[in-house]
Amino acid sequence: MYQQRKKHFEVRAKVLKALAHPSRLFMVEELEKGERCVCELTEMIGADISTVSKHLSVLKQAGLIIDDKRGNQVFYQLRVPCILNFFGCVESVLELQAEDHASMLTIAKK
Amino acid sequence: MYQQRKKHFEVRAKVLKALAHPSRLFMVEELEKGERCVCELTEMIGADISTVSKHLSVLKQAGLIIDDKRGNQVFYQLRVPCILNFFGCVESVLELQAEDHASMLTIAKK
DNA sequence: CATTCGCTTGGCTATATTGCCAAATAGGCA
DNA sequence: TGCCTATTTGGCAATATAGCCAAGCGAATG
Repeated sequence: MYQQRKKHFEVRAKVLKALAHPSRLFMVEELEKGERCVCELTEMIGADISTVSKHLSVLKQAGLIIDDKRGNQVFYQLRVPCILNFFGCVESVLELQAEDHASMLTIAKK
Repeated sequence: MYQQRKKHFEVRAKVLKALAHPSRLFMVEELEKGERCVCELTEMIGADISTVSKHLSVLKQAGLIIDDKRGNQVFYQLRVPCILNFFGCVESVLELQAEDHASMLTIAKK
């Protein structure tokens, strides 16, 4: 049942995994606004440039962004605009979590 | 720029991380059809029941599913129907990847 | 052609994740 | 009560991920 479609889920999980990191989520959101060079993202994130470069490489491997070398700079841009939709859903998960937390507190008070 | 909103991205990354595993993706897809008990999912996945239970716990922690204990069985159900939308986007990423791969082969042939 | 700049890659350590087995827990039933 | 069933939890080893530093590399510039 699952084993036959294992590969199917593995490839999909890889894409989600690439998104499942705070710095990478930030990059994706930033790239929605337009292309950015590695140095700009590094500046914004405040980590070592090698760290940022590796995160970008993860997103690229996953097919989420593409790079464009111009001069001695590399510009990355988002490849899949629908990623924005993800966030709407993630938000609703977080809202439910918040409600839970609130009701937990209410119960605790009783 | 990023540091101030770091927490914001961390909580969102956690939700995505919970989804970023083949077995857990399968479970979510299966739970879209309706509630399932641990034993059913275990049967379908073909892993140790303790492994399945831990995966379910990850999804639960992330606020994606809820459990309902009835008798000596535990039934899980999806909490956030919009998760389906995720997959549509993931599919388009995979389609682009496939196109890339195809064009790589074409270039290689030349 | 030497140097600098922007970026990537290798290497390393610290930490997190995965999945199994074994043990613990909880409900149902004889 | 004692046993069986369904599930969770603890513990462990294997593997993967993250982030830093250092080294490598191509493009631009003097």
